[in-house]
Amino acid sequence: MGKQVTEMLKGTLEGIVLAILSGRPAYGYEITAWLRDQGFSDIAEGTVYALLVRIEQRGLVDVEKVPSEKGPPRKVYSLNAQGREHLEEFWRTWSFLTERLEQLREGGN
Amino acid sequence: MGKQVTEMLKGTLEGIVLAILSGRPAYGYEITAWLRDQGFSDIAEGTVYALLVRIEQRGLVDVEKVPSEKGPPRKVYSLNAQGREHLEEFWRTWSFLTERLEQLREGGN
DNA sequence: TTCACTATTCAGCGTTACTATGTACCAGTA
DNA sequence: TACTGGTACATAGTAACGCTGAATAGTGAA
Repeated sequence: MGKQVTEMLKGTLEGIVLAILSGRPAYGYEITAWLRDQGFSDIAEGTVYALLVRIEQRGLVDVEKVPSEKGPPRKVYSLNAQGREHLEEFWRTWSFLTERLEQLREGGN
Repeated sequence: MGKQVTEMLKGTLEGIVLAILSGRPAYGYEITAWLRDQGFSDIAEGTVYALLVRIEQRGLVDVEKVPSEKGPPRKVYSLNAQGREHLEEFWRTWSFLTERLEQLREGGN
């Protein structure tokens, strides 16, 4: 992936994952695959796992170990109340940014 | 400023500054003031100057020293051809991100 | 001469995503 | 049995970027 995307993902990827989890519980491998499907072609697995550990430590998600038919047990994450709050805060910040940038884009050309 | 914004600005702030410079040449102090006006309330001065040094070293801007009436000489930056290219690339990346997030936002609730 | 505003610079830090690698579990197959 | 490939998670080390905090320097007004 371009370096540009990499930098832009900082702070955003967390919101993306929280948004995914707000729809349904999911586990790391699944999330990674989904992101790649969506065009985040070279998202590193390690990145997602590290992020999940982070948001778990911050208490934004609940975790449940679920046995898998095809490999080691899955760690299924689901958004809890605190996570939902954090997600809303993320959307507010995101909106602020997009508004500023939209203005710039229009005015700038 | 919230930590969330701080992280989200990574990669984005550069695009913002390039977009500003695409409209008109500007110098660091001016850019910082403008950003604060636009709601990036706690943008650190050091941040903008460091960014300007970076994009100058990458050859995205041309620099001219202009004497100021009210202080030390200003370093006025203007976007060159390479910078314009980079800015377009930034908009493409930004569009990609916003599209993904817009989808998530709609589907997620 | 002191203060406030303008203007730039830099060292050190924390956070985040990437790279690279390792572990482990299971199914199919030769 | 041994090998391969897909599933699933974990982590140490690195680079990039924005922030903190402070220093430096020029100008004009109190």
